[in-house]
Amino acid sequence: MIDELKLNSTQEQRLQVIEDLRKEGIDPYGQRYDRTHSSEQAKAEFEKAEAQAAEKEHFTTAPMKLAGRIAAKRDQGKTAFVHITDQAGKIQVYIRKDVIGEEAFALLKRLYAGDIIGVEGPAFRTKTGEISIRAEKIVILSKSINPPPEKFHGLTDVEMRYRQRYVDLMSNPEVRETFLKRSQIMQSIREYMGSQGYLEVETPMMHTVAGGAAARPFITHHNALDMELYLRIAPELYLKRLLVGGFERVYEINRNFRNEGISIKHNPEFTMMEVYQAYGDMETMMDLSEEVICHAAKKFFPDLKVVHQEKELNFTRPWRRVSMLDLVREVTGCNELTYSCSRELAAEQAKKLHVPIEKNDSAAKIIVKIFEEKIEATLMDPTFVFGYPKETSPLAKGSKDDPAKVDRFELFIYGREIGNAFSELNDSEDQLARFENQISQREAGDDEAHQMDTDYVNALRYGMPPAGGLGLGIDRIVMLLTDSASIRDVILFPTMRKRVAGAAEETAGETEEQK
RNA sequence: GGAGCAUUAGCUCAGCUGGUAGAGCAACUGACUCUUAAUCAGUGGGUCGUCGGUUCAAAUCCGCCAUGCUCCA
Repeated sequence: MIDELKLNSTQEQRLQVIEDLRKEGIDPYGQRYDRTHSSEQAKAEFEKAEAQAAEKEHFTTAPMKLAGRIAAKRDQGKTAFVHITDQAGKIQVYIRKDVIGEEAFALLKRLYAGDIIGVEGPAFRTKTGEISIRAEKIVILSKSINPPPEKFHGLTDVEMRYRQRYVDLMSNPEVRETFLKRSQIMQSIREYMGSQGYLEVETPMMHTVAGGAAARPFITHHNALDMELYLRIAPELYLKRLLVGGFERVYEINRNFRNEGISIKHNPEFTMMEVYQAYGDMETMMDLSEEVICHAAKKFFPDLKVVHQEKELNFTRPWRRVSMLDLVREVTGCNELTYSCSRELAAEQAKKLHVPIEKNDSAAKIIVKIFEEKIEATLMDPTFVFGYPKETSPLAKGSKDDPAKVDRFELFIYGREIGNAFSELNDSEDQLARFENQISQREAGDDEAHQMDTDYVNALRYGMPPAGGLGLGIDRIVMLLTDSASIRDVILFPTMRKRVAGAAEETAGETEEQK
């Protein structure tokens, strides 16, 4: 057998029981089981019926059918208490030999924590007041070979929690809760977007040109067409093609892939919502950001005071809107700073604040670095920072008041970038020039500079309405609303290094191949 | 890319200045008809992440590597 799947003695014992059951004609893996109640429904129904009952003492309901995984077993001789968990929660099952019969009671001996069973019987209250099911019938729905994690602490080893999320989910209810909330957040975002007339669309995940953002892509190969394809780093350029086509409000919620480092706030594949609205602009997108995020946040924090990592964040609208130049001027105390000021002036301010810069950084880049280094982490309550330098935003429309600036904002919450938006550049020839400028930056060694997308320029030549566009980091929003410290806690199966089973020899064989 | 920390039974963890391994839960055997981290008595379970070094002797000291977490770039 494959080494990794070799059974230890506990597993061998459990497997032996499974074989014994089969010999006795008992199916250890069960069949369809038509439940009448979840654990939650059973408790709710009992409470309701009990409240209406004339005689509350020893009150029992009609029999119910429930199913779930055995979380704990307390065997007491001729009776036993078993807790079973289902998706909704858990419920206690009370098993008496004189109720269930000798044979079924004997079967109980061979049921372990981790096994999945079906239970039939009326609900009642135990002496201690816990609503329980008095079992009249028990069926095995699935035996388990692997014992579940320790019942009190659950699974805490973070590596195992991420690699074997199924174990994490079965033993840690708060993890189930987080992903349940994630689903509710997604639903509430879609609900809001739909209510405002935005059309949900799906654009390609495999791109011939990886555009729409500054990031390194994953490269793959299509055999039949014999060509390189890139997993998308952003859907932006496709969504704007749809505006050219005549759709006026579109959005997409899906995965982006960026071939970059992994951290507490970065996973190589992450979920982003992008929205485009014809005839709108940057400010339209500020309003939309507030509305859609608050719509989701209200479900968990009705007063919009979001508690995250022991800090209270005030989501009450309107959110602060402040220009990047104002913020940087304030922190440096230098009012002469502009994106087109002398490089020396900007460099001097950076040096004063101990912000490291590169030799060929422009004044604009230095100002952004001062912002990132000194201000970003301090923006706790939701804050829109607007007015970005043109040179780092090749898809955004220029500002009317300053040719070096574009109408772009980023949204920060808890010191983290949550969203990015701009008034979309719809002048095809300006776009062409911006792409050409990006190409020279790429040639100068910036491998995150945008690639040329000639078809996109062609699309713009047909005319695209002025528009506002927005990208929101869904995982990061989920982190905020579920009080999760790491992005890995809100992604069911985060990206992990390939686990090498018999480490030594396998890696020796592999390293050559990989080079 | 750099730094710090971690890796011991299925799970949660002890293990001091080096003397070849412990607990609780889980499992197994038995007792127990309202328990809930049930209780009580007993049993089995380990290549101490890998490879190497120092040493009479390494879970423990040193080094490489692997994996993970955190911080920094």
